[in-house]
Amino acid sequence: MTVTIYDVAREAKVSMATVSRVLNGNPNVKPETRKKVKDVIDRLNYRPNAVARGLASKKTTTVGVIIPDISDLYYSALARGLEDIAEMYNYQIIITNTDQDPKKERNAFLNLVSKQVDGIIFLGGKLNSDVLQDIETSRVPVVICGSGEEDNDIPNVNINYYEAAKEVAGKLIADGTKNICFVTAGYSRYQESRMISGMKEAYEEAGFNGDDYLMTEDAGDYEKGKEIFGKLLDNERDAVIVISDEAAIGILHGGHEHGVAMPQRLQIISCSNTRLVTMVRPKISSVAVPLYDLGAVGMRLLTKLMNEEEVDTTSVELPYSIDYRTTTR
Amino acid sequence: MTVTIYDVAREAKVSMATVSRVLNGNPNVKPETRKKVKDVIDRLNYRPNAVARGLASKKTTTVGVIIPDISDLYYSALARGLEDIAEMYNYQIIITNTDQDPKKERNAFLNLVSKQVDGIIFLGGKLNSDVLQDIETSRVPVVICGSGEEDNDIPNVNINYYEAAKEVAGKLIADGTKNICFVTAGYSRYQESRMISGMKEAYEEAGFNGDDYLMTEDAGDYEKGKEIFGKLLDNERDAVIVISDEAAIGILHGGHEHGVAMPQRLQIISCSNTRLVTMVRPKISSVAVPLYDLGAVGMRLLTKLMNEEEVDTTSVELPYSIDYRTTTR
DNA sequence: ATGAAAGCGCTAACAT
DNA sequence: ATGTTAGCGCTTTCAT
Repeated sequence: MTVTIYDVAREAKVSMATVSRVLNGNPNVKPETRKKVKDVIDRLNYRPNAVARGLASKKTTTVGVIIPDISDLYYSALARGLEDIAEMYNYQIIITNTDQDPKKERNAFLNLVSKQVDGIIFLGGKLNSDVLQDIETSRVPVVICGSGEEDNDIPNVNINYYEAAKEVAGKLIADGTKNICFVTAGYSRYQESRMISGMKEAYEEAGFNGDDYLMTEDAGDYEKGKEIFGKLLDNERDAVIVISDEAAIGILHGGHEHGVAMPQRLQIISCSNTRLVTMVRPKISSVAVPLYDLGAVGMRLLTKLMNEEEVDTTSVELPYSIDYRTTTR
Repeated sequence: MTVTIYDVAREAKVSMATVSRVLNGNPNVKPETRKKVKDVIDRLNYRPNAVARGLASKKTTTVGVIIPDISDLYYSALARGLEDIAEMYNYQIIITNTDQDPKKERNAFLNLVSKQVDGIIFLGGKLNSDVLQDIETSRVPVVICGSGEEDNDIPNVNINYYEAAKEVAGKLIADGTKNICFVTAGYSRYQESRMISGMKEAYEEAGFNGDDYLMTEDAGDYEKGKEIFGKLLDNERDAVIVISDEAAIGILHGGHEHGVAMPQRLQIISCSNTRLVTMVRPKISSVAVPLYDLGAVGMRLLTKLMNEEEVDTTSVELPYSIDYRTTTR
């Protein structure tokens, strides 16, 4: 019924090995033989069974992607970058959503390993010790993208969130706005704590103690952003640095509803840089994180790891810039 | 090195067949034997090789998803719904982006088939005859989600875009605004032509000839939406029905820049219903397409198809509603 | 309830 | 340059 390599071999009057060779571009095949085999392949409309191939070769040309939520613009931008590069190198990707749930994360990892993926990419996520342990024992190449995790020895690609936060806060402080609220989203605790350190450093350099001024709130989506607006007012904040773009928009609209002038009374800078920030009015100032590139570079790194090529750094840091738009003075 | 079913069998002093049985929940295993085997599995930390399993059983518990662009909010919402259900039924999903390119689409399909996926879901896309042919010959269950394709006999799930367009246009016309522009996005020509039919029917029912009033423009993203705003003005449009939410926002902002009052001078209704429509001001009226459900129901349908269960309809139509917000009068 | 053995469709030595 | 053959790690008859 389904045509196999054996059928092709028989029809072409060669051995399976030869068919396999032309399939895999092995140069040790006489051109005429190659042509003969190719003709039969076309005639029979033969398509190699990738599963059998995977079992025999121990390579599946598929990589797993573990992602908090594909419908989040931040992650889907990363995913797109990553898939484009994967396609370029002839890898397919299996995507699993975890909603940051450690159980789901571990499950996803184990599933992928049992599917014999050649490599795994983590986007965001917290990587609890269970998974860390699994990574260790499974010996699958893993890279972490855009989560700010750089404390362990797993290859990763990020921007320098510490510096970004420091720069943003520094600019704000220099302009005299010291009552900053950092609005976290729970994407990555590690990244967020790095950013807090950066901000405190900015205070320090300006001669202030960050603890006297900086406060923290949590809001990961639009509704939550609107919700916390009151608190920002109550605490006399005059600037927010917010991880989630959607939360930033929520805050923006919360401000509209309260009749608060922005950026005069409250400045907003977001940190995810999805295309949302330029699709609202006023346009939101943001840290220009190269989302697509983060994914693309991560996948490129993974291809090298899977090929056992030498890599100079397993911790790559992409440049970022800061786009001051209309929610900052 | 890697522990196989054979190792488990040896350690548990049973045959591979028995181990396989406990692995697959076959009831024909004495409880004590089952326990013994399970203990060894835990002790050795054995994980079945899904590739070998796939080769032997001809089932891979993975389904392919062919999608125009995962970073498009519309598709990623569908994808999320679909993946949630897939996870529920223990399927993994391989995602491929095609940018609506027929070549890429065909390639993706062929790749998935060679990976022996148990089923394939198409989101959007045009399904040219090549692919249609491949679907025919490969005999893989396929379902199409949210693309409005219902002209062929491939199982699909959609809303009734014809009715939705008719309803929206009808309301507009009844209110006296007849100069409508339908802004397409090229997502699905078929869906768009169905919608045009619906709109014309609405004119008809109101006693007008749609051809005298209806015009069409194309804009699939924010920038394009802003760009075409001039044309809308030049053609004295007083309402737009637009496929892409981002284009709708572009038009909205184009209006702001031209100082055009909305909805007084121009009404906007979008048709994708991503969460963007409520994240801009004014909020955009839209056809409330149940994106997540479209994906979820599609995947559920596919699981039935893969199980060779009886399905009553292979063409399911989900209900929709229309949310009149602030860009309509 | 359990075991033996024949594949699943391919790759990769090893021979020639 | 080509063929032979032994797996890859599992499922699945078929016996018992």
